[in-house]
Amino acid sequence: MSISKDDLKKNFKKESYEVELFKEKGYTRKQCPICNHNFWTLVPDKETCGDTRCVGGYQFLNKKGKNLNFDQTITSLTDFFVKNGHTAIKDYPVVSRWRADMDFTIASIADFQPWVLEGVIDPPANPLVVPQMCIRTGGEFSDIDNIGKTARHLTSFVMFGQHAFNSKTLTKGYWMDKCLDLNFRYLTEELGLKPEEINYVEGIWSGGGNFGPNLEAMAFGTEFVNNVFIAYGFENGQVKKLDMQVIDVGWGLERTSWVSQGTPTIYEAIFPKAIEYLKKENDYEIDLDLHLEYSRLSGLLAVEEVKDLKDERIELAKKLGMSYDEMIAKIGPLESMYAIADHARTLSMTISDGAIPSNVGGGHNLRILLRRIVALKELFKLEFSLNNLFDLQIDHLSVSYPRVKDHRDQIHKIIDLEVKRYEETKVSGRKIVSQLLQKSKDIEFKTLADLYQNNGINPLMIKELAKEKNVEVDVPADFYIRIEEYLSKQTAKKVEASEVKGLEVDKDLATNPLYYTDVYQTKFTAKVVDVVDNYNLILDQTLFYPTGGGQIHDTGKISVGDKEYNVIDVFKIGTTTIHKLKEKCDLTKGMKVNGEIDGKRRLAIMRHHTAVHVVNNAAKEVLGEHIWQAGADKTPEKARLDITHYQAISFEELQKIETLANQVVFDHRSVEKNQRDRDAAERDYGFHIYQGGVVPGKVLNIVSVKDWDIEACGGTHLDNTADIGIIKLVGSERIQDGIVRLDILAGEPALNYIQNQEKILKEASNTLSVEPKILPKTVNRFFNEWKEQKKIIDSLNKKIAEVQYSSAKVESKKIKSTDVIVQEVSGNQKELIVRASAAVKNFDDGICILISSDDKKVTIVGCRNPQSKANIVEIVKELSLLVGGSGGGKGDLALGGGPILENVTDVMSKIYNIIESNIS
RNA sequence: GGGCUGGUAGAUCAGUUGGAAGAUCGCUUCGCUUGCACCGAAGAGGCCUCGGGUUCAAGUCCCGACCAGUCCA
Repeated sequence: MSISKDDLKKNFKKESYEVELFKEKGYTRKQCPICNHNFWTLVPDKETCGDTRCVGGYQFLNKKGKNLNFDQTITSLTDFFVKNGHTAIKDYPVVSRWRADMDFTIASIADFQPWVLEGVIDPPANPLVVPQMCIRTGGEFSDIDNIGKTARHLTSFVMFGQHAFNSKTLTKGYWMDKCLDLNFRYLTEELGLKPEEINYVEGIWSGGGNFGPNLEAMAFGTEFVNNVFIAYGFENGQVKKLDMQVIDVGWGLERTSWVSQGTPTIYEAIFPKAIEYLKKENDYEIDLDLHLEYSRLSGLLAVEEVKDLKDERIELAKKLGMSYDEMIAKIGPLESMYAIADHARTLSMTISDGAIPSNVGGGHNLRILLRRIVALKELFKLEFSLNNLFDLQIDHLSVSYPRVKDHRDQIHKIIDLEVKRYEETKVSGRKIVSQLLQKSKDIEFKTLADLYQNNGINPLMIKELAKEKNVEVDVPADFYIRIEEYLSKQTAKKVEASEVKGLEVDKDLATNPLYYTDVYQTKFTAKVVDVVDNYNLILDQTLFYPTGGGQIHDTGKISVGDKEYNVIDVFKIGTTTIHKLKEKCDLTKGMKVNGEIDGKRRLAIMRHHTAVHVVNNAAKEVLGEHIWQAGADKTPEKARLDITHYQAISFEELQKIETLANQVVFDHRSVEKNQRDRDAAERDYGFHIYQGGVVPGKVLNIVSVKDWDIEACGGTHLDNTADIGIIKLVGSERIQDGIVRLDILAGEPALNYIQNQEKILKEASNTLSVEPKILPKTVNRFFNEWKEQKKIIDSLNKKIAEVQYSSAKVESKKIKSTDVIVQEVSGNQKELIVRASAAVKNFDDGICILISSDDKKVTIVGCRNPQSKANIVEIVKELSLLVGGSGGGKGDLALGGGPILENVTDVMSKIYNIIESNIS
């Protein structure tokens, strides 16, 4: 269901926007003649709404205001809102692990989706502010290609979120009147804008099925901040007021800082040191007036509407009084520096929050950013050191986001590796292209598309490489558009809908979990709350752990008197635990039942689960701070742990992790399980507690392995690492670029595995009659001997064939003018070929047919002299048909055979006739 | 998450309708030459990634696994 903004607009009238502030200060409501939006202003004769294109470009350039740099802007906003009753909370990571539907945090409100907005959990504070770093590497606007060209777009930016939540239970929030009052006061009191300079433009915001009015604050030809009021949704096609109404104000922090400084572009305002560095290394200078005029005009580019800005930029060049090529020559390097600095900043931020450039998911966007840095550097022949550049951006970010500098080494390491990979791709690309050009000078679209999609060689690279070879390759201007069309044809297969357990369950039947109090307990009593379809039992409390958090459910028995039911599956719907029974039951509400879980199975599961926590941190110790859990699976038989890592894990690394993990087992460390308030837990332990993704709920189960690992985890865990017994890492594989899977065994399965390995070793060494210790050496020797002997056999066969079949030793028969040798021999096809070809060398016009059979099939080989007039292929084919097979060949050699062994005598009796009829 | 491409000698890669595994560089030996990509001759070096299947016959065709690369959302 999609409803246009025009339709939504009908829900809002003047009164919907007229906040107290407007009445109090005497604002007038007008309509902008250019964009047709309604707006509110204190200056009754103001013509336009004040948006960039309605007033002809930015008007703050080269005008210093409050002059706040990036970090000062964060402090200024934070202080103001804290002073006015808001709580400042810590920002969330830019890698949005708590949301399956996105890779990166794209807005401050994303921090509270879905659970806070759905009312499942309370917000950490209300009202609150958060300096949320966000990542946008593409999408509806700001194509990566345009970064640096528009003076204002960034791939990472701080959305300073100002949020208030209003519902039945959340009563400390506020609504439009107070929001606009705060907004006005910040702009005037703190940023020093004059009231007359500010316009408020009416609008409709919609997203995720919800919508509401919004008021954008405009001044100096730019939007400052959008005040969004999420108030409505749809129910059965009808507009409905939401239970939870939210104020979603995202201050464009960089924009605010930029306007306060009046620098030519946003980039100089936010990371001046990086830009300075790049300019200095390249002795780049630009006339200030030209720079300012260029930036003003860049603000007018229709980035939101047009994908390819080239046409507009040609116009822009005209207005600057130069040709497009001149403009690129003059400003191109600078635009690239902006983009390069921006990309380095985004990479630093994302990598320090645990993202890794790769070929899938959000990682792919990061890879593209890095490759653009390298490509732009080469295109404009820029001089600078990547290391220095990244260090500058890490320093810049670390003032307000100190965690970034803690990952400095990891960032450098990952960037180095990525650059290396890119270089390799280019080297192989170069090779492929030059080979291609040798074959043909014409490269068609299909080839270009294939090279791009399969080898990562873009058309520009091809053009350049071809030029080196003095070949002109025609790259269609709409290449990328055509690629998109090409791709859209290969429509994705439908994803199988996950199996939904379609049970009708009353949501209020919350089951009390007993499995946290004493994880070793196996017996309990409970009351039947409900039975669904005779097989699905709901109790008031239970020891049965339901499948969740990557941990498989318990099994066991439920009994009443002498009746017993096997529990074969346990799962949760909402807060209700369902026990699926193997047998049909006649239990009724209110009955008392006895439950017993399979303790051995539970113990095995817990060993694996606690082992996963232990291994997770061991991996981090061995491989680095960038390690995050990317998934896990725990059963009684084994566990799997997926971790984020940029390359395959070596055997040595695996062993190191294993050793370290077992050290923790031997250390006899306690495993503590507590419940903590979410806010307190996040504050004390940081976001690293969310290894398995963020879990819903105001209260978290915190599992901590003493001095080792702390995670929010709803699973069942041992009380002490010693109870794991032993941890065996039995393998690792790169399940996708950037993610490595560790296969883990703990306790009994680990022992079984080790014993089995020993058995395999024993069997192998018994065969060779050696001790397992020297097995590698012996196997190596045997392998080498086998290779040598194979070679000797080959050469001996050749010699034997030459000796046996040379000169007069072979019996031949003359048919027409041809000497014919026919023999029934033993040997495989290859041996027969060698012999037959040796045999015919005795004649000028001769053929040789050899027939051999083993216990499965008959092999027939025929050979002739080049001069021979015998149709050797036809002969062999006919003979092969007699034994139920077929044959063929080319020129002087024919091969064939068949599976019917008994027919060999038949073949031998007819062979000379067949030969004769095939000699012309 | 959805695709696509590739895996053959130490390295880089050819390998036709399925029919005796190749080239170049490097390596070894000999010759020539006192040298930084010289020339000539000879030679060594292959579980054609692995496991199934089809076939008389598979590097080649089909299925699966593993490894690597790459594009899109």
